Amino acid sequence: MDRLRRTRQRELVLEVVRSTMDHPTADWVHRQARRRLPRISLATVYRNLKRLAAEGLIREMHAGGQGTRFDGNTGEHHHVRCLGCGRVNDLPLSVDTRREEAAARALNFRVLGQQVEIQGLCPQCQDAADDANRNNSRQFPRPRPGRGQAKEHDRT
Amino acid sequence: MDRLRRTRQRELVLEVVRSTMDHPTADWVHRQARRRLPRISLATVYRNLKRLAAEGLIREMHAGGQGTRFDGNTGEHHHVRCLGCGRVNDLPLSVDTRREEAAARALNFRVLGQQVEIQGLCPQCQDAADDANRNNSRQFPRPRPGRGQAKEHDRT
DNA sequence: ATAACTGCAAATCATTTGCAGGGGC
DNA sequence: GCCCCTGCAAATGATTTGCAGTTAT
Repeated sequence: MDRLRRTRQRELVLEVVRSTMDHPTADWVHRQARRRLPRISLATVYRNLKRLAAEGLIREMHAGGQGTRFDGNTGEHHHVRCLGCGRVNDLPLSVDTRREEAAARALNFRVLGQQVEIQGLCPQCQDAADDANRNNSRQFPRPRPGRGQAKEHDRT
Repeated sequence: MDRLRRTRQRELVLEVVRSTMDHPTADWVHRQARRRLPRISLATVYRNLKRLAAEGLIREMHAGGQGTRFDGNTGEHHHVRCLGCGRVNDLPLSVDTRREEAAARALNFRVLGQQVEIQGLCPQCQDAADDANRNNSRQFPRPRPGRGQAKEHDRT
């Protein structure tokens, strides 16, 4: 692997990802980074996010929808995701997955990690869903992971 | 929601997804479907996969890489994913996530579901990784979820 | 009859890449 | 000075959509 160089943009990207408990998308990181370095390009943000993840300084997360998200917390932990707006929060508890790992070994897998995600509706999306169901008949029926998420609430 | 109509292509898509324990991508479903209905379009496959998922007849899965995958098994169960080739297998065991769900409720989330995925290397990818590390120095270092998965082994 | 559904091609959207110049070390 | 890194624009690849012609009910 090439030697990692400390550039203004790389340090900024890392700082932005680490600055929040949310799990930002590349686009969000780009918007934040721009406030301090207006000429930073989205491509650079992507390249740095990928490189930082490869170096183990941040984590890439998939699941739940269209965009990849990044996590500044590299420790073992799990997540809650809002199926309404896509927001992801940390869950500090650990899960016992010994049985899963045993099963995986039975399939001859070499176990390297795990991922636990609880899915639901955040308070704001519960309100939206309830409102919709009250007025109309069913604006927010059986929400499920995947396509068609609403725009995420703004983060500070 | 519009009334669901039984068309040749919709029934075929459902049948293909249910025909395997693997967790196929839209593209794979399309290739299989074509063997019986050569003129079926990829767009139709996508529309049907989405609709079938909305109806709860199949499940959409994200996580671990670029493509969305679909699961004909709608029961509560978890997965093992090979980080080398991207293949996903079922894990029949259940996990106790009560503490996680409690934590989510403490954040005022309305809990709707969960997802547990064990990540590792399947037997074939272990061999590939070991070979690579034996010959060269490090073809398969710190495999991690995300980008750059190898092509999946062919399925029957 | 009529609303769903289909194939096809064009359109989107997130992410990646080629290239020429710039900047860490 | 060397090579990694950057911005920009064009390229990709997965998924979606507009449209006009079917087809299920």
